[in-house]
Amino acid sequence: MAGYQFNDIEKKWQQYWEENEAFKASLDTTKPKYYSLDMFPYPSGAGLHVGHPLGYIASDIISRYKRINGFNVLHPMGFDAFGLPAEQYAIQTGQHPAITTEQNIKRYKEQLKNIGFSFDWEKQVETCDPNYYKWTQWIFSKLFDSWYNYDTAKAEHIDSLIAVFKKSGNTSVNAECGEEVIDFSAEDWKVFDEKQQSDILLQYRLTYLAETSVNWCPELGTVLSNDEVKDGFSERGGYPVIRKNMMQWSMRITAYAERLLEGLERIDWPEPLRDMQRNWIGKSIGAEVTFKAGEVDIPVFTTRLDTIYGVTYLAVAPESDFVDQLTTSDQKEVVKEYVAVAKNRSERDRMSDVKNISGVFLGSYAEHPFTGEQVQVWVADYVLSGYGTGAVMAVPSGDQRDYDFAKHFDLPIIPVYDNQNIKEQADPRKDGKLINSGILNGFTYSEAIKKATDYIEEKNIGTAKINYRIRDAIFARQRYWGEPVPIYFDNGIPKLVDSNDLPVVLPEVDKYLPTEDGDPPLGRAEDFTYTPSGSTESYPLELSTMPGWAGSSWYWFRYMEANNDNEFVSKDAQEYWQAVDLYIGGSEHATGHLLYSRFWCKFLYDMGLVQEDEPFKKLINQGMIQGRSNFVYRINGTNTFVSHNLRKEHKCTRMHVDVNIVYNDELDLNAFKVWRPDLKDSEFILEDGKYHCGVEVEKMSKSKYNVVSPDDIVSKYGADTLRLYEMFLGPLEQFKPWNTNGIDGVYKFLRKMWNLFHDDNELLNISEEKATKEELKSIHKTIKKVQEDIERYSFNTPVSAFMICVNELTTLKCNKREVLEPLTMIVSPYAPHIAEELWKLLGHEGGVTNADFPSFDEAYLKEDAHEYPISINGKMRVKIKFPFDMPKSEIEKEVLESEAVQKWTEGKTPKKVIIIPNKIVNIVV
RNA sequence: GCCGGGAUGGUGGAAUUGGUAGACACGUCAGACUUAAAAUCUGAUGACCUUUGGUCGUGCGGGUUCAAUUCCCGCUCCUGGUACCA
Repeated sequence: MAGYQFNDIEKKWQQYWEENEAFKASLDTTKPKYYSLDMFPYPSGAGLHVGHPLGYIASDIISRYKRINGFNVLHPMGFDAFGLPAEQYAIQTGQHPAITTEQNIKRYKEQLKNIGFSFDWEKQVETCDPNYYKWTQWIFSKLFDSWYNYDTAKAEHIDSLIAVFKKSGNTSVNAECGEEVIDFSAEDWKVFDEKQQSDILLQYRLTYLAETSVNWCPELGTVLSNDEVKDGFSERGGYPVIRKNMMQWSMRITAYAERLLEGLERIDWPEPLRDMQRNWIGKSIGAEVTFKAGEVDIPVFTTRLDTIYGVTYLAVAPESDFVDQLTTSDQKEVVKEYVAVAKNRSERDRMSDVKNISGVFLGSYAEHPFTGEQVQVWVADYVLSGYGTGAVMAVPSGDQRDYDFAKHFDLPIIPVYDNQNIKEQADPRKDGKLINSGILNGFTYSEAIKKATDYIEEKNIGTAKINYRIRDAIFARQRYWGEPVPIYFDNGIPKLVDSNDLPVVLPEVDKYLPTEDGDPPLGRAEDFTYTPSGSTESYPLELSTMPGWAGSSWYWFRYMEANNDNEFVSKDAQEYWQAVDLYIGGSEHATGHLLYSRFWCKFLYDMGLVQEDEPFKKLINQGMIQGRSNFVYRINGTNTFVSHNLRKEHKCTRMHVDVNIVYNDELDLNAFKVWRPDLKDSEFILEDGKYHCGVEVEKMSKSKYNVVSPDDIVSKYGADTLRLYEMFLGPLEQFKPWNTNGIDGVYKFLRKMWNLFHDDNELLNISEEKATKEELKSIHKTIKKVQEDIERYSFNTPVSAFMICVNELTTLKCNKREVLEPLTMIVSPYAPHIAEELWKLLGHEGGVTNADFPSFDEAYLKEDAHEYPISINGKMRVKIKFPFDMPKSEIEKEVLESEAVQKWTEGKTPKKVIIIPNKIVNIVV
């Protein structure tokens, strides 16, 4: 018996690593640091599937590679443990989500350890641990205590703002703030009572409480942030979402819009991902200009001030205050009706009904600020209340929506460019000269923009302005399983829990549902109050909890020192580890986690708490591993299932079937009958004696029965095979369906490599002889290739290089230490267990982890001769060998004189001969 | 609609700076070993043809170049994001 016994080997080395703390990252300043991070998983009840480890394997390869290249590597893992599934499960079963979560974490950890990752488990974090969320609450407090000063372009402590208010009121303050701020003087400030002062400050704080229009999900009983809503449905669970006005905690991420945009230029992230963030932030450069409608000022935002003379009407959003202010009495009824209908439509309806043009004339007119003409003011639901000013100037000649609206309601359309073609549709071109445009006539686009902007600023009716699409992030959920917000209420005034009293621990409740009064579940807790030190009175605490992204917005700092009780991270640790060097994870977090993390990091940077304002220097998106679902076809109303190709002969319904009882798309009939009790008496209509299943590639999920667990692969082939195979599957970034078609090839490679170290009798058989030139060439070629590929984050191509090398060495029957040692080392990041075993067989103590990546010698790669492909008129014809580094002139001479070339050129003198040394010779006849 | 990404044999994929397209692996076929099977090993394997040779071939149509999977222009299809964002 024996051969490659992966089971014994893997267990043995996993234990060895653990006992020797092989991957402990200490603060060793004598070595350069490398921080490689994975997006930590949410520990779901289904356990890991084969898609999870994909990114982890890649980052593990980099981590192990960096270690044997002399780096001190921080490679941690933890759990994003607050979340809805555990809470939904708690609601159904009454089991405390902490228990469920703990069980799931235990299982995840076991599975991860089986794959042999080089995580430093001592630094594990769990976001639901009070020792962790104490610091999440602490950062919340810091945000609450801060405002954003545009003059200094950074966040500052709220005290500096209060000092300004005391001295000179708020008129000179250039800050990001809410919309309801009114101007006040220093004297006003002094006479405001505590509540009034608090309300004003809330308009400036970076976390604030305000009445906002939120995404409310009735099924989940909570609000959701924009990135948690997809197409009008909740991302988790897929329940409908409606708009609703509510008093809510929010984060003033809009203050950082410009810096979040600017920072994207400085980080090495995939371009598509940066584009997504740019779109999400949605910067528009334009101008705000005011139209006067009697007493009412209507400011509008536009990116096309050049087309101002093309304005033929104004449109306002149904929700905006302008509707009430500008509706004349004779239009009152129709407007009221229209607004009621528009407001009652759900987001979903409004989205799906884009083509229907609707609107009502308010009865009022506004004065055009350039021409003085009167233009009609309409209410229309294509105007959004949440963007810009809730009112737009309509230029039907240049904007398709305005054009459609004008056509529909027979409003005038005025072209403003000499080359505009507006017969069929709006023409947004801006490369002509302006016409019909008063003072702008004859100008080009950019000249007109400048001229018009100068004009409105001079006349004091508007100003150049930049608008952002990004909204402040709602920072509260009416749920139980999240971080409590460290705020208490003193007579309705929100105040911070003293930092010495953190954490505010999540209280016990009898049920995980809202109270009868509609308060969040924390309202069920007994005595959920706070008594400030020195006070005898206790105050009610905030009942909302933080959203899922709170804990993940700073966790990479905590890994540096997961057990620090005094600080969120110490200065020393933070200054050494700095930013994450490599971050691997899915692109689904583009506009959520990855944006919020950058926001928090920049804030912590402003506070002087961290050194780097961008958290993740290099980021790679791993592609999803999709599931390959199998289907059976049940004839309606029967217990009979028909094979895939015969299904059209019957009326049948498609049903997902567990992929684990299907082999090569052929159903295991007996396994099927015992799969579920109701299938016990199933009958089958077969083709060729077999039941063929239908196939489709979909996202891996429990409900589709297409989940493949890495455990099965590990027990059948071993962890090293799984690791190699997941990399061999294709480029890391690519989406690909899971299949095990090629796994044998990878497994075979490992056995072949094992056999290089063993003769027929399974004995260690290492030769101390000097290696031949051929053998050295093979190994050095491989070292070079693997090194170059890993350095450019290509994880799949080195596997092929390994296979070629082992094949060559097997053919050469090479068993020499001089060759096997470097081979073992370079394979170790990919297949660490077998590498450790072989390393030991080679007589080394201490593990391959402590070895040095072998250097390659260019000399072995030099060829004695290069075989030049000779092309004649662009076609490859013959190959001729010439010595390495032979001068061009000699090559040319010999090539032209050669018989083979003579045959093709038919003796003619070539027009041109192009020679690329050591590559190719091209002859043009 | 707008902004991205992609398309290469029967299959997954390789080709890093424009330089021998199809590496490596799977699958298939043939052979060796075996009583047999498994395992292992060897060879063949893009298509086509008049087969010691030749033609075509990287989604489609053009272009640049001695030379294009690679660069440029115009399409088709798949896919991700986003959407009355003024």
